[in-house]
Amino acid sequence: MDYFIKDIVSILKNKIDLPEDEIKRQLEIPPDFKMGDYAFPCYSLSKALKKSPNVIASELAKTLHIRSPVVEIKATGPYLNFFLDKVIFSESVLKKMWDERERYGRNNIGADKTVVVDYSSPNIAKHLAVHHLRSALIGGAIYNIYSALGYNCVGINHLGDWGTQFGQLIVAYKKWGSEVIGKFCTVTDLNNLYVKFHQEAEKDPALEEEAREWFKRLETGDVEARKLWQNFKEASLKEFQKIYDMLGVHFDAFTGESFYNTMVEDTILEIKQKGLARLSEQALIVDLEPYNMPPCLLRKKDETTLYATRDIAAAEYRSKTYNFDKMIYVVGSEQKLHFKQVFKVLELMGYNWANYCVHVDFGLMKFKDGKMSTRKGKVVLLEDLLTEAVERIGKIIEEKNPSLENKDTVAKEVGIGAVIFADLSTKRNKDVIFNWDEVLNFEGETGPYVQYTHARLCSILRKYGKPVTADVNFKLLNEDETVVLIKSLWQFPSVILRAAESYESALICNYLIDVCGNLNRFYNTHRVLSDNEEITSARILLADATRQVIKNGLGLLGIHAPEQM
RNA sequence: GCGCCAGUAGCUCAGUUGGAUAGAGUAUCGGAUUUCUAAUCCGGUGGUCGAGGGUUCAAAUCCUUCCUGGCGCGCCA
Repeated sequence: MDYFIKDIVSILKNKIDLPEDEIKRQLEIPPDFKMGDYAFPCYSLSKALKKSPNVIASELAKTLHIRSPVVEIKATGPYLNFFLDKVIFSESVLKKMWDERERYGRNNIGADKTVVVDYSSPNIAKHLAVHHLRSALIGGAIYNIYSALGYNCVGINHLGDWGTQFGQLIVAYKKWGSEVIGKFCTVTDLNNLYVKFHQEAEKDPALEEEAREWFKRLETGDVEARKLWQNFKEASLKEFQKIYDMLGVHFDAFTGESFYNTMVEDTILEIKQKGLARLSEQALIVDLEPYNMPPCLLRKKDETTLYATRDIAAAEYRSKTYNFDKMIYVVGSEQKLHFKQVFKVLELMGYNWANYCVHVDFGLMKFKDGKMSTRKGKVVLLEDLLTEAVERIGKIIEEKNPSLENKDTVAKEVGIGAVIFADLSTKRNKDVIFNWDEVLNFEGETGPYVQYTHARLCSILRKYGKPVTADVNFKLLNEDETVVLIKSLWQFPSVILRAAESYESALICNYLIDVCGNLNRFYNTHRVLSDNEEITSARILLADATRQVIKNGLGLLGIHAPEQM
């Protein structure tokens, strides 16, 4: 908890007619640090006291008792501005950071609580493309953020490994896959077969019927169908894992839709027993008319189940298995209605945990001239994007720091970091138009900028060469640029909390940009290393604290923080 | 047609949940390094916050109508 806020509240609490919580809620941070450290707006007192807020503020400024760490209370218009003792402030902030180090920003509010996070969840037998980035990265960041708050997280990749398209793939494989059979089967092979199937099916509609039959065989456990499907899945997972490793995205389980196949019948039975299901146009549905929603389809007229059915079964399974306190689905906003329906059905089934399910939606990624589509081959493959980013960074390193060791590793960390940062820095709910130049821009508000700032700090610490100590003269950390920087470092824990509450990893990105801006301004106006040992050791402590915040922040986003670049 | 989301500088986006003078980056123009990595920093140019109406001490933020774009609306996922 922010103990400076507590100090301000305790000065105000018996002097104005508002409950403590309300005072705390109204306290703000002034737009300019020169105005003060905290501000209390006097508008809300205006009505009761029948005075203008300006008058109230200036009266309060005279009557309130100053008490450490507050050193000044000043009225500026309708605001009552509080100034903290700079020395006490920097000392307590930097000492806390020095004590906590890599734990700074962490919290234990989630101790003994479990959060299930469902993210990435691509369809197998297709390549991962740029539009798959958002779910994986946002989900991965949410996983890291909640872990940092002490939650026990379970990351699930709900693979799209079930459905009629696998019937299609089996048909295509059997008919045209001879050049592939017996050899190493890749996602590219599968993708070609998939395209081929759709081309042929236009000429010969009977193929669709054949595919439906094969999918039914798959659902009923036919050995041949099962074996082919298993091959498709293994080939896909192998390629996916390569990309996940590059992106630093981790999963605890790869339980895809097929995993719940055996549970689906029980789920349907249960929904029926609870009197929620009925037949409509030969399909089994849950009527959601009373909730102003279209019905939720459980079973098609050909008896096969649907996505929603499997999602309901999966939710039940996860509840039983993990007994979660929260379940987060990181899935595109085009599925908003789907999740509203699924959550409603779970609620109607009497599960109170349905209220702890959240759909964390995000906007689509598109090209300037329209949607991305695997079928039309209109995609940018993730692997190509990452390779390109790494190559371009490699060239920049060659040009700016040719003597750097581990060039390849650093190029990977920076190139991939740039892609991750670019994707995460836009707030979730905006649609994103994919643009090579934007993702591969390395100047300004970008990942490399943050990493570069970190590397410079590491460089200073390396040159310093001595152990860092928190036993410094804090009075020397009093310049404007220094104070602004320390204040921004102080915000880190609350930023993580806000990011968790709103499921917005972009807040971490924005915050890091802010910290780096403050650091670079500090860096350009003040020298850290000098003959003055007293000043040097104080600034070294600050440099080290900043380095630590950047590293911790990047870690939450899944981005490496190289020490040189 | 109905529902959800978005609209802020030429472009990409912030805006602390209704508060102080709407901010960054990019682009463009100009400037900063004998000293810690110039992937940096400083300054100039750039705004009817999509439009109208309403709510109040105060609206980019809330309510309403409209415009534009995106997505969704029963046998795909």
